[in-house]
Amino acid sequence: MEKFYVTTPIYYVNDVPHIGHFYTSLAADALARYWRMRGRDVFLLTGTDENSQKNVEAAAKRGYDDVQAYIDMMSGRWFAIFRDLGITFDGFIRTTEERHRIGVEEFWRRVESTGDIYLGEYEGLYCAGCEAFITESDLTDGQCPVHRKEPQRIKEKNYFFRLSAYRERLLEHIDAHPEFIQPVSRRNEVRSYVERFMEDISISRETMKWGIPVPGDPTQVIYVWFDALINYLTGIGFGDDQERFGRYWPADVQLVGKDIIKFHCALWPAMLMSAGIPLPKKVFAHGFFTIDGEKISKSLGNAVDPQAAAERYGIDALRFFLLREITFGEDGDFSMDRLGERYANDLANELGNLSHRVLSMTAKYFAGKVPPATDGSLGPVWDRYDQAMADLRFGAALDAIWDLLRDSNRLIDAEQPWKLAKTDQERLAAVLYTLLERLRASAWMLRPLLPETAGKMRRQLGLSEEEFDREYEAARVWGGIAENATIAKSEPLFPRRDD
RNA sequence: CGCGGGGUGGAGAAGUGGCAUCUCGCGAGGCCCAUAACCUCGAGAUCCCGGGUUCGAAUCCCGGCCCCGCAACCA
Repeated sequence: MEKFYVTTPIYYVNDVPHIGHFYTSLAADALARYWRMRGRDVFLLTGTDENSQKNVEAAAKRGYDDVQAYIDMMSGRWFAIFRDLGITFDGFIRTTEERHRIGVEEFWRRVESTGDIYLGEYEGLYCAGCEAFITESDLTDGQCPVHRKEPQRIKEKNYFFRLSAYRERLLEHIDAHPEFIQPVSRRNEVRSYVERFMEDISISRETMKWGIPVPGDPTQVIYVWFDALINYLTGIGFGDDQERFGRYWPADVQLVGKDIIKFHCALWPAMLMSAGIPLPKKVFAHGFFTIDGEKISKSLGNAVDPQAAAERYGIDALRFFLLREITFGEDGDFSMDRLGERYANDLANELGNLSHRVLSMTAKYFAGKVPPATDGSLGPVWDRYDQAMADLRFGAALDAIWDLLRDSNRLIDAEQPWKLAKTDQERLAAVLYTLLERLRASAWMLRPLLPETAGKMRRQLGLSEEEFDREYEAARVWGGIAENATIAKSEPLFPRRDD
């Protein structure tokens, strides 16, 4: 069985998830569900990044003496929240776990053995905000241009990774594999960084105590990014379950936010090259969105809690909005008002009402039984949908489905089944069969995107649970809805709301 | 010369060389199966500005103006 391995970034647990975190995981979930539906052996990995100074600070701020206890509590919350929001992760990695430490140590030794780690007495400018050393030439008015803060001059013993040694190989890889970094605008950004700015990077800290000790030198801990990136390997068994690791690596898609693209498209592949491990096939960077036109900010108090948003309109409505309204890969805007509009128009009116009217007519004109099968085909719709999903163009995938739904509403208007009921039973049967079969296809295509809705549609169409166990290729074939099957009494999929 | 994203009808967006598209809103009509839903038609856009390339530019190139994100938390 072909596999599909997809990852989300691992998240800092210095606070609870907001809607931006959910967005990343949602995209990963939609992909994972899609490829599961297509019969792949899917592994979706997510988790928490725990060896960070930020977590230590957060623990202190919340009055925890025991950092690990704080992290355990918070990681548990992240796990539960994502689970409750319907993110179907197959693995959840925590970087304070033993299995992660073992894998990181193994990885370190491999890189060390290739001569890419060297010890330097380093005196440099350290920006606490970046959690990284920056160079004199990076400064603007003596400050870190990103954090507008004067960096500290730190002199310490550090281990370095020979990142610059991989410049040419990285550029070659980026050029030879246009699909490696997506979208294209990000590829250009990374390419320019690799070519012009990338330098060796310090991968250990002498001053910090929280983290994984450097193998062979317990006076140092491994730099949080070097440790964190390796989660993508340890989460599937690197270091403790080689069989599983071999099964899933390399990753098919690694989803990241646009802010961490350089770590994932320069440092990470170079680390893998050094360790002699194949590179992920694709790193896809999504954009950021604002809330009602303003940046997400805790001090502005506009950080949206995904659970609250899901409770108001349902998880599927939230999924629909994020996947449809915001072009994946680009920046966008989130607004509860617009979510409400999408709920009323696209979900309640176009999808919900279509389903309801078709089922009602089936009940009325055929006593709730699926009429005799008729010919038809939806090949082009499926093709369009599949292409969009393969390209991570979730909005385009939804568009393909919605074009079918709108066309079905038009078909009803054109055929006027309520008149055919009096004049032409045969044609009435053909029209309704066509509509029911289109709804079945829509339910299938919605499975990865709006899983709850897809399940409701399946049940209303009188299809058993086994329907969704069928092979994808078979399900795509016209005529999957059985003649004479009994459809369920129609309940609105998205009840009209008056708020 | 810090890095990046963007400027398309009233609102929100898609479109990256070939008749300017979609949703909402607005106007008119149709339908009566349906969740006051659905369907049709219409009004409404100098595609930020100025140059250039091209048979042809919203799209490619050059210059400019403006907005936004990263700089305390923050995908």
